[in-house]
Amino acid sequence: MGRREKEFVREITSQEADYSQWYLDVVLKAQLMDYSPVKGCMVIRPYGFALWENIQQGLDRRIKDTGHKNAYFPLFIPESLLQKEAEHVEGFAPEVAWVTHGGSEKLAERLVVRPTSETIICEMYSRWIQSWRDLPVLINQWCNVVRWEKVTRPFLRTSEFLWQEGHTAHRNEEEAEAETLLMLDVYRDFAENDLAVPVIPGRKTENEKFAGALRTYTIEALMSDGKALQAGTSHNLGEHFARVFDITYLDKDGTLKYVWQTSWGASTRLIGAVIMVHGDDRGLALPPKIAPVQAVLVPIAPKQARETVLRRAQALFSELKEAGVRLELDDREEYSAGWKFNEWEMKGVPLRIELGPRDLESGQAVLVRRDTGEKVTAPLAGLGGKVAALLLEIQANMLEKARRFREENTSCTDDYGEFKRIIEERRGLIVSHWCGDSECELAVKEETKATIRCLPFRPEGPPGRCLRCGSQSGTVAYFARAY
RNA sequence: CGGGGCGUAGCGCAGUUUGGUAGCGCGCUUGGUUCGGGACCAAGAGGCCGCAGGUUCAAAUCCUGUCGCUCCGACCA
Repeated sequence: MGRREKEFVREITSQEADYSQWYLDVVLKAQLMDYSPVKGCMVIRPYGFALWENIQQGLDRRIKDTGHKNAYFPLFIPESLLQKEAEHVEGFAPEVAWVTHGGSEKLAERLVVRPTSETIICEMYSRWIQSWRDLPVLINQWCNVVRWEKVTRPFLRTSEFLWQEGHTAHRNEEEAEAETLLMLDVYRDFAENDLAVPVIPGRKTENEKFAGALRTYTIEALMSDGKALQAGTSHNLGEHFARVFDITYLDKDGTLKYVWQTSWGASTRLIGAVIMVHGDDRGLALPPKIAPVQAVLVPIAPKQARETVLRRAQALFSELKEAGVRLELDDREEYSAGWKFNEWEMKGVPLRIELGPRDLESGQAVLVRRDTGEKVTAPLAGLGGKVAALLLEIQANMLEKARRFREENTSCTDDYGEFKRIIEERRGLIVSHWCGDSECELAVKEETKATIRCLPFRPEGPPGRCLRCGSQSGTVAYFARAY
């Protein structure tokens, strides 16, 4: 980037200089969030929340299309409920917030502020489920959860965050497993098609799985600094919770059986993924499908032509709005055109439409893409179609670009020395053979800070030797340093 | 939870070493000129120097404590 270009983005630290600071500059200056008086908690500002609402819409539609219904369960969970599943408590106890008083009265039983809702939902399912005819139960809820984190980062890890959590109950393992994988694929589809974030679906190791789950599946994304981010998880809970919460049903054959359950969730962390996959030194870059503002119309209005240009801009604005584009008209007089260009780029708006006196003379508008910086002119007649087409192209290009980046930053090796070198110098994802032993996994983590992000469903290539211990292995794992 | 860095105007910082009337740039307000990649002139407003104690005639400055943000490690969506 030349010096001239740097001047435009003087408000944002460059990724190269300090990636973490870049991220913080972007979330603050694009006004996605602000810090709050409560440690670890953030305020999601209107622009950030609009982004979240678009994410919600895309996910909610898919969740409903796969037969689930939304419901709402309480924020507070009695301590005794949380205690029931041993692994689950152990996993979450260190980071729960407790309610000990109601007004000035001490509570007979402490309440936890939900860190996740398995327990309270199981409590209800045990009442609701009696017969095989009651199954499957397919419920989702959108809510906030609280996990008392020691180290927080906006969107990536906050003490309170927003998410959806699906909780289902099924007759048997087969159905539960199918549901678990179906929802993982819903997340994959959403991440790729709406967020333009390519992901690697796979299974978590025993060490990395959800507290209380039988199996955990994940979609993993690669950020532009070479670190991986878990972008959504889907758990097959087996009969673990059913046994302790006594969720049983009378099956067709007349015997009483435990249900098989699943749970799956995706959170405001997805916003962090979008920022770190697509953002650059100019700031945010949002894929059109979730961008709160898909295109901004900037009139260039010198004094002599102001009236004419503004009138025409207004008309174009209404026309494009009607065509279904999420559009903003920036006719603020106190800012110069150039200032606006930079601000909207920082906010990640996918497309800018410039309309000035010269354009009016030639009956066209100037369109500038956020993803490539490419500038094209298009006739005013039928501009709606052109804009819609460009937005689709931008969406596709952003996914393609992210995919290319991920491919260029995925290495394959079974050589531990090389593995260490890659992790230190280049980072990214590393596909290596793994013997399946937890000891090797933990040793690699200890020695390189890289963890197994997931075990892919379709391991490619021939068998090899475990990265760490060298024993024969047909299993490959994706390793990376992670957020 | 351990180690480092930072808290002074909305934002970015100087001032702290050596205690003595709180400063700069950007932004903000008003008026005017401007508008095709962060325009310009003029006049203004804005501070319990993170918070609480202490030392002192006097504290942004020295001491103690505390809170917050941040980076690096151990735990997590």
